[in-house]
Amino acid sequence: MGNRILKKPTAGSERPKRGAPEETRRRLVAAAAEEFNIRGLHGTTADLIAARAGYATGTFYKHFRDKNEVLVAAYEAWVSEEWNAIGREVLGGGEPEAMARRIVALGAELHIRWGGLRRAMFMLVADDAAAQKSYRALQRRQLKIVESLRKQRGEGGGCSREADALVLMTMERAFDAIAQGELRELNLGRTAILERVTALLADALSPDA
Amino acid sequence: MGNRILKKPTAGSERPKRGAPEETRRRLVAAAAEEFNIRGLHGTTADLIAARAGYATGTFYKHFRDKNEVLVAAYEAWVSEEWNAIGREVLGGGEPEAMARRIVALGAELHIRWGGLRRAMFMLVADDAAAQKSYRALQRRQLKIVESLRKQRGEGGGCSREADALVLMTMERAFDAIAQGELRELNLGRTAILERVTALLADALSPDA
Amino acid sequence: MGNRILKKPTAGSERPKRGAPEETRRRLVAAAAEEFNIRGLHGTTADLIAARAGYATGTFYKHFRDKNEVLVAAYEAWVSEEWNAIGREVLGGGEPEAMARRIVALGAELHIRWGGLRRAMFMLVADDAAAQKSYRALQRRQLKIVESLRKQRGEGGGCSREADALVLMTMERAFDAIAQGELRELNLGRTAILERVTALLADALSPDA
Amino acid sequence: MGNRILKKPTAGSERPKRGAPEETRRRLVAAAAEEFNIRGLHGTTADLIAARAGYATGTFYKHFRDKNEVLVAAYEAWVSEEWNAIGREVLGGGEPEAMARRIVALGAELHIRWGGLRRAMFMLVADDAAAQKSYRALQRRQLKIVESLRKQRGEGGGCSREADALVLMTMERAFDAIAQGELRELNLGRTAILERVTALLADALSPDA
DNA sequence: CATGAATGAGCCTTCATTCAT
DNA sequence: AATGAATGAAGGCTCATTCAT
Repeated sequence: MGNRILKKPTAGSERPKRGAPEETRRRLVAAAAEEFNIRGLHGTTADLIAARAGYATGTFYKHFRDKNEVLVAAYEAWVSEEWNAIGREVLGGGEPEAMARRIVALGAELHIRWGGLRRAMFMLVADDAAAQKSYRALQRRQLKIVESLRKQRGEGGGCSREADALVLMTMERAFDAIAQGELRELNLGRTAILERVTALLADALSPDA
Repeated sequence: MGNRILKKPTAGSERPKRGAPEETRRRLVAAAAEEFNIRGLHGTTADLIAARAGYATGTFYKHFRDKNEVLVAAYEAWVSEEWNAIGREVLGGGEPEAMARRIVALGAELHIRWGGLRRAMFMLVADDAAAQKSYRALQRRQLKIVESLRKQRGEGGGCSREADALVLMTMERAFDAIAQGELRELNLGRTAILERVTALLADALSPDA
Repeated sequence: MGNRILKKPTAGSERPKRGAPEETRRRLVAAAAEEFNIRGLHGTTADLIAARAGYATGTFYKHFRDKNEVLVAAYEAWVSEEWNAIGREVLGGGEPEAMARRIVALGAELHIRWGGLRRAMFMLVADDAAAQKSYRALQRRQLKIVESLRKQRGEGGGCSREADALVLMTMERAFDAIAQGELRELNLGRTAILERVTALLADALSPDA
Repeated sequence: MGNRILKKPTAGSERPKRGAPEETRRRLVAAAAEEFNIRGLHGTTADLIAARAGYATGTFYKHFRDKNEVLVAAYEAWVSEEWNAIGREVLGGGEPEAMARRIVALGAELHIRWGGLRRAMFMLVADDAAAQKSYRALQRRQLKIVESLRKQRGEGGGCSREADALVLMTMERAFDAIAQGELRELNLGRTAILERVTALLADALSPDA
């Protein structure tokens, strides 16, 4: 698809010929995020990413070692964005219950919008050791954040890192189930699921958890 | 035309045997399960599966349209096996708590042993519509079983299908985390996680849930 | 297509288990003629031929060295049939003009009915030396027949073998054009073409040609 | 990943050259014409064509969807060449008889040189709908040219399109018979055949035909 | 004689990556 | 820095034919 030599007219003309490398890289990462999100890990090619960003194939490989590398970069960018958004919610403060509700809504929204990207990342992690390492690092950081959050609020105790982890896993699993259309196909109510997830999170955020 | 190159001695197995298609199919499915479990979705080829089962490539294609088809078959076989095992535990009866403990132990064991197969199936489901359909059907059946189980024991109520689903998802997510080495890499205690999962399940199995 | 192992119920039951070998062979040739005629050289497989005749694959190879061999046999049978039919017309006698008209009608009909078989044979002749030899033998015999026919009626002379050959070639080419749908696609009138072919043949059949 | 095996020195040709797609395509078509002419439809593979042109397999698929597509391109190129050559002869003018003689000589020569290519094209046309369409288009154009030629010279009448078509078919059939060695194997004199073909053509080219 | 499961060489095609321009 | 044509290993799959039963 698309690789036949046919001299595409290269769209309009407002492309960045010889711009700042950082800018080029940013465009490529953004294009990659969209492509992976839409076409999945295997459907996305370096050609496609470069083309969407307005560059030629070779340019892509000037900025990234390979397809995997951009995907990791794009995924990391997405995670950062999500955390920033959630961080803002947390800083907003309020009752655990209300905070949980806002966080769940936000998470669900972001996972739905970027479900394909996450799925692609999962698949890469399953195949590629480097990607797995990056992914685990992100998970570790996430756990740490939640941990510090809990400590701020003062906590009960027990094997709480594991409790946090399980809550996070459940949340993500539920979000993914929505994003991948699993709930619809299994005739499960989205609201009911999200209610329960919210309850779990609220519980975890409560000082006396 | 044909025997120009000596065939490798076919490795293990007893022997191909002419005239027993059902047996051949069974061997191919078993071989596929092992290969996918070890090498993953992309590392496994029809050639490899056939060779492990002691057959030639063509034989594989006499029994399955493609790689995807065997993977689905192998996964379905695995799920059946797991349910049968769990079913035996359930029939064993006993307190919810004890039953949950046995089920979780069994599930963890089977997910660890066949983590690669599950991962391969996940990846296929993400790419292949037919596989997704089969997978959802399995999930639906699983949900039904759990539902009937709950009804047998008499239950409290609420949006319980969703509650069941969430428990199942959490269980599987936790098992996968163990199987994929996620817990180890994140420095999370396996026992602590399984304790919590057991608690969740016991709760779900209790009549007054 | 069709090679998946699924234990076809083998149709009814009135098949010839262990019949006379000659009968089996005849059935296979007839089945081959139909299959090649419908599916062409590449679309036809030994499996298909055997199945249509009501036998298993292996039986086919007990009677023929390979696919090519049946095709040649089937084609030879067809040619014989055509010649016999034409021979009957010739024996019917009459004016060259009338005889030509009957022969052309008959030839057109037979070529239309068996156009696919002829096409398959052509393709085989292009690829297989043995088939080519058989085909040339048939052509030689055909030429001889026409030659003797001409001598019977007393003839003029000139380089007449070549003249005969060219008339035969033109006839067959025209018949094939009809059979393959060439005329229709080129918007050429079938009747007009056949008129001219008839004229050519009548001319060739006239004593003073 | 890629250069693990040293590539064969690419045989003849000058050099692949980056950045000249048109040139590459031309080379591939030329190589395809030679390969198909020598090895026939089934003996020719995309690999072989690419190698003969001095390129890698993948390059072939950048320019053509498949084997069929190049064959059609190569055949069309051949037809164009033939018509141009014949066109020059026609422009040369002269008596119908002399013109016919020159055209037949030229046609025979080109068909002998490219008999294998034509045969390959025939076989493709029998199997591939797209190729058949292209082939018919060429035939239609050819008919139109001959028609206009006849009109220029003023003509008698009758169902002349069909007459033209039959002459063309006979010519081609005769040329093919020479090219495929049919005449030799049937002990038919080439000169005698060509004489008759020339007479046919001269007749068709005469104003009062 | 008949069966039909098994064989496996080889074709077709893709796509991640390189490199001459 | 950017280009985009070229690369070629690696799979997927078919189908003519064999042979154990």
